[in-house]
Amino acid sequence: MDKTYQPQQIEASWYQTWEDKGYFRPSGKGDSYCIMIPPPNVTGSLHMGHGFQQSIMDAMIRYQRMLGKNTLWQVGTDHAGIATQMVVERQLQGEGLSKHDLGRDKFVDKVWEWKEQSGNTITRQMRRLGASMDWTRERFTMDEGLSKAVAEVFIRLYDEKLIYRGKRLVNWDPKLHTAISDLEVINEEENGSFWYFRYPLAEGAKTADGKDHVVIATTRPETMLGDAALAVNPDDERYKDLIGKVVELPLCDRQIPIIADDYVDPEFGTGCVKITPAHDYNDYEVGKRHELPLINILSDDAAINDNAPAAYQGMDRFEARKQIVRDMEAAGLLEKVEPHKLKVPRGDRSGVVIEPYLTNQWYVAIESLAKPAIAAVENGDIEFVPKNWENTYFAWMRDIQDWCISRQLWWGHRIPAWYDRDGNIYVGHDEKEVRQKYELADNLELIQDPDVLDTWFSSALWTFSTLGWPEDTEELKTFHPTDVLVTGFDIIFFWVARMIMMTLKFTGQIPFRKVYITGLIRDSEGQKMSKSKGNVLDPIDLIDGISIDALVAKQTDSMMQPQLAQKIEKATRKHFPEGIAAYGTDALRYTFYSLASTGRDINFDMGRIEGFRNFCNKIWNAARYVLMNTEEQGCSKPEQPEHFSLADRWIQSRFQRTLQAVHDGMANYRLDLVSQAIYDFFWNEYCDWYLELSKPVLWDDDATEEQKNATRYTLLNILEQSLRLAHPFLPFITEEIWQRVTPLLNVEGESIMLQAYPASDDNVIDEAVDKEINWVKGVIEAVRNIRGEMNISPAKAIPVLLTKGSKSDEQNLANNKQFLSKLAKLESIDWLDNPEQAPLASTQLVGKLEVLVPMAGLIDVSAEKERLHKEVDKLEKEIARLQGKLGNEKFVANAPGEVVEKEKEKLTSAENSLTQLQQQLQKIQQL
RNA sequence: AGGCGCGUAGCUCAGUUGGUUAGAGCGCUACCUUGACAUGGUAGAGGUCACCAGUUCGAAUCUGGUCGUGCCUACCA
Repeated sequence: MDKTYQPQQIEASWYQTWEDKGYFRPSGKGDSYCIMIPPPNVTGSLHMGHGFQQSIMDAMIRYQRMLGKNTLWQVGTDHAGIATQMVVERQLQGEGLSKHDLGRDKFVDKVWEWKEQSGNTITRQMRRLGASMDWTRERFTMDEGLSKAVAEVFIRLYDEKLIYRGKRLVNWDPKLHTAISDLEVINEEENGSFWYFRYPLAEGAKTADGKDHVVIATTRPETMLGDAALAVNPDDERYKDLIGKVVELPLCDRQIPIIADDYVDPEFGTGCVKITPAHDYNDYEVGKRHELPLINILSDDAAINDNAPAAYQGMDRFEARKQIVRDMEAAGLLEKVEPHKLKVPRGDRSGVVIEPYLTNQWYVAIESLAKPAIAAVENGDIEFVPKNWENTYFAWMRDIQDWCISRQLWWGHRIPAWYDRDGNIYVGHDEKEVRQKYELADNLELIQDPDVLDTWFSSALWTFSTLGWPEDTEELKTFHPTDVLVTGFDIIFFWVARMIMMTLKFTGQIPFRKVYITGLIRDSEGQKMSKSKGNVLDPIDLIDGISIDALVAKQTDSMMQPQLAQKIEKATRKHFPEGIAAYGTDALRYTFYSLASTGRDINFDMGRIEGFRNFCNKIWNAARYVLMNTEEQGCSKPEQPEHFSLADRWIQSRFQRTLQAVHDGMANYRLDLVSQAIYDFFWNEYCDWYLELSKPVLWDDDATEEQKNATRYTLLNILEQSLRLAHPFLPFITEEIWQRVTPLLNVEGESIMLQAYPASDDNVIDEAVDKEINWVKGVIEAVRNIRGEMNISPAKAIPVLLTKGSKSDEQNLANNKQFLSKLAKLESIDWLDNPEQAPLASTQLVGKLEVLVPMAGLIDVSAEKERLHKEVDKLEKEIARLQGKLGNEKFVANAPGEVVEKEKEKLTSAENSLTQLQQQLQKIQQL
């Protein structure tokens, strides 16, 4: 074995082996356990969030697989309608073409080509993580089977009147030329202006204070071209008399009425509002109440259309805005302009300002679907972890709006609806079926709706469509409902809620029993990772490493704003002066687990991954030690329990405790605690103590062959069990070592991933053994402390005396002389019956027992005094605290007996210690 | 505006139903290449648990408030 762990030498080949041999497929035996992967974008690439969540899912799947479950981790990708179409359009643009030049069919062919070509990137990266998903069942939302499910669902909902077509305001993306849902709109505060316009009163009307105009304020002047009314609050004294009067709409040669509506806040602006029903959600509602006309003044590009005065037609909306402000000013109708902060809605993909726009769209009537979905969480059929995410879910679900599912794209599931010349709607799987279903004449001309469905519509069916629905398949029976969904809180609305609704509706089952909501990975300063900030970490770079130059090139590559490149380069070079080292997959995964606590933000710190790389190296070297000491002699299972040393029994006991902690952590989705438990056990107990305690046995000429065999067996046995314990989290290194270890134990098996998880055995837990080892550790640490504080060379073997202890201390000494001598590097260790005979010595206490290192020639008196003073100070503080507590009658009266008893014991022992150390101090001071 | 979360060592984070001397990793100090490992070992230093008040015999933990910070939802034209 190499002296250090080299992950890159083993990872790829092990993964290949596992996949080739079909280990990721369901075993077909045992209870089922199923996780559905949140399908990533087929043309995307792996980011830290994917890495984090998939590492978690893999740990759960591997754990359950080893527990004997029939596990399915369903893998797949989605078609990401807008994102993917945009990429291909941009490519075409590079060739000077638009999608219209190609036409719909050819364009869609192009997208498929792109998908074939780039679709492997992310799945290849997922394999690098060691993710044990069943690739033979990989699905894609645009697959034939899934597409069939999508159509089926659409048709059934339509036939039940739960899908309808309606003309209303939607969020229109003028760049992408499609409607997008509320969730795809990002509202961010930006600096804008408040323009105050005068609208002249018609027919000589006057305001209460004698003016011949009213003033309105707007942030979007161009919308005035579509104004249908002015509105005031009915109780607003200033405007009461104007209600029902008419104003001249400037620049438009139209008159519009003044209406009264409670919607208007008299306190805000001028208390008088222009109403533009076709371009504002609130105005739309006001317009409906007052039967105002809908005047749409924008085109699909958000340019001014023919409904507006000729002067503005064809102008872009922002150009028109400027022109209108100039024209109003020229007409003397601009009262003032104020700077104003407002929330600007932008498309999350395109980044352009979204317009409320009047179009025909398809909607899902959501209320009847939402009710059972709310109930399923209320009654506990589905549980969120951590629980408080349920509130977020409820808040949204109880105020849910109908879902706009049509998108004006070419890439996606085509809406299965046809129209005749009169605009009648026919819904069915295909034209032929539609004609039959609606008994239409063969010669009736039908045109299919050009739109496609929102990608989330197909993702909402993910848990059952991937298992073969609408067919009644074996897989559905076996794996549905699934066990747990692992995802981020950012898509509770987008995906989780919609999945619950659709799955309940069409299968009558919940999609999953638990929703484990993970935190979001941010950079070490808590910033969201984003291309524009140049702080994105690529999980693959953490695995393979990357030079600083390559990293800088990557961060500044194809930036939207090239002027940021310099800044990013500087920051990148500062954070990663040497680039990123190759830490390997296991280290990366372990880092993710250690961060998987209940918080919602996770700051990814490079120090952590380095620590876990070192942990892997520690495991590697521990294995080297074990193999070096067992390979030649081999071992067999000891026939007599007595052959085991105290240390052997102790590490077996500690292993069981660790196993319990791991099971508890897995049950509670606390992978951070699991990873901590394994780390502590392996490093701080197995390596730091057990391996060291094995040396005195293996290298002791007086030890019997049976004893040595028992220790060799325990070394191997605990190592082998630890590998299985850690395998779900560190799949590669555990497999590699396991393969080398098992021959020595005569364990059969092709792969660690198909082995049983270590078995619980409460009989192995032995508190007496634990106590005795703690005593051994205590004495060793006492000596080491003196050594460290007194600057005694670690190379120097020293004599030690034990005194003032109990019978059991004496017994412990007799039992453990070998351990003590070796681990504390002692020249001798002896029991002193009469403390009076003790030589001048540096003293440490283990309980009442005094550990003495004779000072002769070793120890500086003043250093020892200082050390004792430090100890005495500490004890005095402790005693004062305990006396205060126990002196408080109320404490003694109210606290539970055990607690009081415990405090009393602490006090007694501290007092004893203090006395002993003070005596010692006196003795030294007399010199 | 409403809702949710966070504030514990220099940094990244744990801390179970209130009861330990408040923990881990990284970083820091000193010593050490001893026959698994310097990606290591040994011994240390380092915290008024944001702040204030309350409940309690007892608060990092429970309650109220303040400050700081992050996110989500809804919005004012």
